[in-house]
Amino acid sequence: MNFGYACINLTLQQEFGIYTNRGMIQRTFREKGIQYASELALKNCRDLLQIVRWNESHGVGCFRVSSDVFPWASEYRLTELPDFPEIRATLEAIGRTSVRLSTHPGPFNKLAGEGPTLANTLKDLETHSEVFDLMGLEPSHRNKINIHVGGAYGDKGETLRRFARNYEGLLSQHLKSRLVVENDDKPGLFTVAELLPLHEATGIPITFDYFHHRLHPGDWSEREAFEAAVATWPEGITPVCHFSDSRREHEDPSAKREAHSDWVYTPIQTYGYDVDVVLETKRKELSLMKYREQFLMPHSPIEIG
DNA sequence: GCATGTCAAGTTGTG
DNA sequence: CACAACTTGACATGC
Repeated sequence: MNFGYACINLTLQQEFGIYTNRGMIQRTFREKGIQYASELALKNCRDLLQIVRWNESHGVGCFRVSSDVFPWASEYRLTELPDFPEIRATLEAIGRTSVRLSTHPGPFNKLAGEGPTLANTLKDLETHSEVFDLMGLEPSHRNKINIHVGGAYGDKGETLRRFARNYEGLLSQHLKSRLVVENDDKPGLFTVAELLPLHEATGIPITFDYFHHRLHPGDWSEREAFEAAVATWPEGITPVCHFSDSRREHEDPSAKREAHSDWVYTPIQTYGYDVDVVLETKRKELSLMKYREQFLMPHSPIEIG
């Protein structure tokens, strides 16, 4: 079982200014164009390599790559960037590390959407997949591109059928091989149980998100939902789960119910299965290290299976 | 340097 | 009914 965290390494960011989401507002992009986007992207990629190497040397087996490495990527092709040769070399070096990389494209991605929303989604998802291609990663669910269905459009069944149709008809083979879906945290959206028909129709694996399940369990226990999601992953690929505790419950009673906590407060139950767990806690790698010390490292006499 | 107003995209439901 | 929350606050400006 590997642990990971998302996008930012607070230690490297604070001590060395190493981070991967340099960007710009639209006006600046209009003024400075692709040249400046390329500069920022190269810096982001070089810093991503440093973060991934830090993970490797600290026993962190997986990591979520930010979706902001390439600013305004919807407006150009990666190969058009003036610094593309250096960028590609850096991405290749990242891909040669042992860290299991994944991404979580933003909530604007609506594969069951229509018109420009769907077009934007296709471009964004394909770009994520292309970055993994450039890293030299084999197209598989080992390196997942994880999204939500993210909208019910008043009819969950019809929405899933549209999602499946778009998945089958509009995505590249590499993207299809990487795409996974995650259970939602809102009653109007999709539980693990409600995503199963999509899996059955398409083979898309389901990422189990513990926190979302607690917010919107449907009528399934955590164990039922966890085991059902884990069973959707293909042979030979360790399933991935997402974990956070509740900010409202543990840190700030006035926080919104779906806000993530800074730290991990409760042990992560994996029911005896081998899964990788990506922490979505706000204190990033610090919360991972603390969790290890508190719950895993020195004195855990009982292995709960 | 630091404070502050502003910043692409979609959808939902809380406060 | 605005706006926060989702995946990660950070950019741009002016003092």
